[in-house]
This record gives sequence, C-alpha cells and structure tokens, in this order.
Amino acid sequence: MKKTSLNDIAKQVGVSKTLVSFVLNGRAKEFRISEDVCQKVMDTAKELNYQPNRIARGLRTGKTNTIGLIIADIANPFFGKLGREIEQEAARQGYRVIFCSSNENQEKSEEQIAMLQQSQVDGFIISPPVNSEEQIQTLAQGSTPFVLIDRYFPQIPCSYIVVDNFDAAYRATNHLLSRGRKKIANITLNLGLVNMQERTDGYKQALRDASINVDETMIKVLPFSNGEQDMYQAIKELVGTEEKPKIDAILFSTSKIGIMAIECISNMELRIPDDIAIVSFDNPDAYKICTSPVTVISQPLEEIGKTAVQILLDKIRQPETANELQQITLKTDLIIRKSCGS
Amino acid sequence: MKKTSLNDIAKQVGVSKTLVSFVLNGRAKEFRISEDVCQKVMDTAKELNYQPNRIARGLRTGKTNTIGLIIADIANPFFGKLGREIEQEAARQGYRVIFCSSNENQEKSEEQIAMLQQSQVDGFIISPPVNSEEQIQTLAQGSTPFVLIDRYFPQIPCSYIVVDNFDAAYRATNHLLSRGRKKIANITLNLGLVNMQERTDGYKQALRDASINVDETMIKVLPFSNGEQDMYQAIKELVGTEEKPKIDAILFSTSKIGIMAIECISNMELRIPDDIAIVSFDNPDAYKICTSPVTVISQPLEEIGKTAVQILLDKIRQPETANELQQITLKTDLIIRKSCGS
DNA sequence: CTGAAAGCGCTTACAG
DNA sequence: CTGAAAGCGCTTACAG
Repeated sequence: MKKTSLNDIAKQVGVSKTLVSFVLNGRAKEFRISEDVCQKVMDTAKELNYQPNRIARGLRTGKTNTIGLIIADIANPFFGKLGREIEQEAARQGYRVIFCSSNENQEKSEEQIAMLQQSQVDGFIISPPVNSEEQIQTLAQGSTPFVLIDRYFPQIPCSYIVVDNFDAAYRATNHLLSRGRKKIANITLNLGLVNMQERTDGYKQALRDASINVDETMIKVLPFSNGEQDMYQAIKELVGTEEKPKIDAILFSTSKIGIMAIECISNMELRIPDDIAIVSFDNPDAYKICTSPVTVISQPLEEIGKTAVQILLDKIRQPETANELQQITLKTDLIIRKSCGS
Repeated sequence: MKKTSLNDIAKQVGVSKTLVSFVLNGRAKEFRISEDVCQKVMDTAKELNYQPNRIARGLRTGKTNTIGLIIADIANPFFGKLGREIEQEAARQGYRVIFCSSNENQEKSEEQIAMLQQSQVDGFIISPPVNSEEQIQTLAQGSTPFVLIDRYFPQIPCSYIVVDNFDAAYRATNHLLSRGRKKIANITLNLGLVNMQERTDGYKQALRDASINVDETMIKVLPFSNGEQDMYQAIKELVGTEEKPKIDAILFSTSKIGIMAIECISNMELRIPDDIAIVSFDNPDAYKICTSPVTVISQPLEEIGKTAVQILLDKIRQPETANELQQITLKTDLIIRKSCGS
C-alpha cells in the first residue's frame, strides 16, 4: 500500500501534476482551471485518500509550518498546561509543534535545538535552562526566529514573554506581612535563572519596604537535583528550635519545592498556617486539596502560550520584522486561600 | 545567512557531494576514502557549521526517524510523565517525537493522525480517546506501525501496552474491604474507554467475591467534561443523609476525579478516612500532601514508556515483524497511605 | 577510491 | 488554460 502522490492523481485523471497541485492548493480559480477538471481531480484525490507529503513540500518551499518547543520539564503540570496552550494556538494557526523537554539540562537543550534545526522548524519557543546563554546567543545570530518563555537572559537582546516575577514576589511577601508575619523565609532554586533571582529580589524588597532586615540565612537556595534530604535540612535550619522558632512564614519560589516542603513540614508535625504560613508560586491541583489550601501566585498560562505563538508567527510570516524585539511582561494573580491564616 | 549544504562543503573541499555524504555518514572506511580527504571534509563541515537537512534525507530515504505521539491530555501529569519517558527513550534510540494532545477529543485525534502522517512519521504511539475505533481501525489497515498505550479496543487486533486495570481495581477494593469498609462506591469516567470499564469490573468482582451485592446506584459515571457541579451532585447522592450515610468508601478511577472529589468532600465537612475511606488510580503529587495522604494504584510509567518505544522501533526496524501483535499488560502497585484508615 | 546522475514528492517560474 | 522542466538537499546504485 504505497502512499498516493500528486503524480498518481495526475495519471489517473490524465492531466499534469502541475495542474493537480494547483487544484489541491485551492489555486484553481487563479489559474482558471475548468470546473470539470477541477472536480475530477478533487474526487480522485479523495478516492485515493491523498495525503500531501509535507516534508517534500517543506523541502521545496523552505517552510515546514512547524514550531519547535523546548520546555524545561514536561512532567511539571505548569509546563504541561503551557504546552497545551501553545499547541492549541499553533494548531489554530495551521502550525504543528514538536515538543521537547530539556529536563533543565543545558546539554540536552543544546542537542534539541540542533535536532529541531535539522528538522527545519520555522521557529522556536524555548524556556532556556541554566547556563544556556551561549546556545541562545548563537540562536540569536542565526536566522530562525524564536521567542523565550518563562525565563530570559538580560544580556541577550531577544524576544520573550514572561511574568513580572519581582512584582509577584513583592505582593506575596506583602500579603504575608499583612497577616502579621514578620519572620519570613524564602526557599528557591538555583539562582542562575533570572526568574528565580527576580522572585527573591521582590521578596527582599518587600521586607526592606516594611523596614525588616533581610537575613540571608533565611533564603535557602536548593540545587535543581534536590531531594527530600536537602529539603528537610533546609527547613530544619530555617525553623530552628521548637521553643524559639526562627521563622513564621515561607515563600516558595516554585511549586515543586513547595509541594515537597509541605510534605516535610507535615511530617515534622508543624502546622500550617499556625506555626508557618506559606505562599507559593504556581497553582497546581495539589495546593487546592492539602490540609490548608495554599495561597498562590498564579500565572496567566493561556495568555503566555497564545502570545508566544502569536509573536513567533508574526516573525515567521513577516521576516522583515523578525528582528524587532518583543519583550512582554504579564502580571500574575495572587489567589488567597487558607495557608496564611487570616 | 543561508544554511550550508553538502554541496557547499563539496565545493570548498573540491570533491563531490557523494563523497562528502559518505564521510559525514561515517561510511568513509567502507568506501576506503583517504584519511586526508576525510579529515578535510570533516573540518570544513565543522567550520561551516553544517547541519544535515533531515527533511531532505527523509524525503530521499523514506525514513524520518520521527515518532508521532498522541496523548490524551498533556496537562495531566500522568501523561506528562509518560510523555517524558517516551521522549527520553526515543532520543536514546536516535528518534525524535512529535507530541500532540488530543484532549480526549476524537476529532482532534483524527486531525492529528492525518497531520502526523503527512509529516511522514515512522510510527505512532497513541492513547486513543473515546469513539476513535474507526481511526485506529483505518490506521491498522495502513502500513505505518503503531502501538496503543493506556487504552485499547478489544475488537481491533493491534499492539498495545496497558496495565491490568481489572486486577488493580480488584486489589484496591479488597484493600478497602480488609479495612472493614462494606459500602464501597466507585466514581469513574465515561465507560466508553476499556480501561475505565475494566476498573469498574474489577471493583464489582471484588465485591461479589466478598459476597457483597453490587449496587449500581453506587457507581457514578461522570462525563469527560465534568465540572464541580457534577461532582458535588454525585457525592451528595452517594453519601445520602448524615444520620444514615449510604457509603463508607470510594474508589476513584482517575486522579482528576479523585482530586476534585477530595475538594468537595472536604468542603462538605466529611472526614477522610473516618467518614469515607478512599483509594484512587494514579499517583499525582497532590495525593502525597493532602490531609490524609491517599492510598493509590500507581502505574509503572517508565516501563510503559520504554516498552512502547521498544515495541514500536522493533516494528519500524523490522517491517517483516511489523504485523506481529505485541499485547502487553503490566501490573500496578498499590501504595498504602492513610486514606483508608488502619 | 571517486564522481555523475537519478530520484524522493512537491512547487513554481516559464513557455505555449 | 495546461504542461514540461527545474530544483529544494539529500542518498545511493552505477560506472569508471
């Protein structure tokens, strides 16, 4: 069962494949092809179940109508949902997306970029892992358009769409302060990522604006490959002794960290929010059903996804504007639940 | 900045592109190409940052080294993790994967299959949505190999890899019985999916084997597009009046349902496990941190993913065996936490 | 050992 | 209105 090609249709109808191509691409009118022939071609195409070979078309036209998407971790629902939005919007615009998950690994991301380039994708959407500046720099020098999501590199001029992490952390910290918490800690990930750095900066600024000294020992930076041990260790150090607890609140910079921490906290028999109030970035299901539903900073995933696709497609479709920088920062929502008391 | 092609290298070195192709594909030895030329070609390729055009290669060889993956919902961590396993294993074997999320929508899945076929993928891995029998049947008649995951259609002979859902539900129900629960309900999704049907069947069989009558009103089947309203309704009907509660346990057939239900249950001020014991399929993070961590049926995601890729690649690489049916059923793990009491 | 040539399936100037 | 031909970038029989 060989696949049917333009030629098969052409032969069966008794016309040239040029003509078949015109008809099937809806350019029959343009070339004033007779109704009769037109109909016959379409019928035959249907009859033979013709599926155009897109890679042949891609080779010829130089366009594959495909976007390469590299996200940091597909198993993380945040990126999963974002990926879904991107795929949907792309599909709506006639584009396919090749998904890759770099698993926050710089080498993997590099391989994936090369692979996608070899696949002749028309553009990229990337959430770059730590230490991938160089790859992104190289990409910026090439001619394939791309847009970064979730993170960016301040020193590399390129298009991106992110949220205002500083503002989000600032407001979250303020919320904790407004609930009477004074000894607020921050647990975060590798600060090599701007978004993580901005979150911690916003946290610090809120403290300063409330005339509270920033105590660097209250900021715990976990490695990406953190395990439960690291988390227990961090929390123990933060909490201190039972009689004289050092902290009364924690801001978590990611939900992966937050979820693990809640597990530790509950195993340590500390109560949320009585002993420790918490706020976390991201809005996973888990936070809705835990003992004390977690107050979160929620990102507008749909808007991020749609905008990223829109920006990229603009660049792809109008190469003359491809070099215009689109740098978009969206606001987040603070969703108040029970984890900060009242 | 046009991309460099084989021809560019050939010209610069002063040889034919045939030779360049041989060298770059590691067939220099085979054709006894002189060390000298070989070295020059490789140096030039590096110098010009040559990236082979895979779609041209694909057009010529008829192989794209690409797998099409259609999962039911990428925003669901179950499928996200499964997708990651598949992508990793495929990458290890030199294959790329094009991800699609059908969102449990039959029409979308059909479009995606067509799109992937047009992209000349070498094979498919699919978790088919309800009512997609026909598409899968059509696929089975074609020549592109594929393997189903998570679900299958008993009446269509094709390769698949799933878990023993009957056994899993049977054991889960037995566990509830062993904890003294007698009035066990089941909340599930559209039974058009075999895996859902098997779960409910296993549940029923366990009750029967314990000499408990199966009460069909204790089985609530939600539509896919269920909302909180449907869930509240279902739980209210199951629970009955406060003085004389109709049930003392629930088996959830998916975690999406379970998570929503836990939210409802806690809003209704019912206690887990005191008032209602629960067991759920799938093992999302959420279940680890809720008030009463949930006993779950956990699926061997890594094994499912790896095996699916392995089976598919075998078919792709050895077309003569492509028609051999590989139907694999894996066992699940029952992870006991606190939601069933003791 | 190396090169000229064909061909994968398409699109698109060009000619009539 | 329609067709023959070139060419996208590769691989691979074939010839020498």
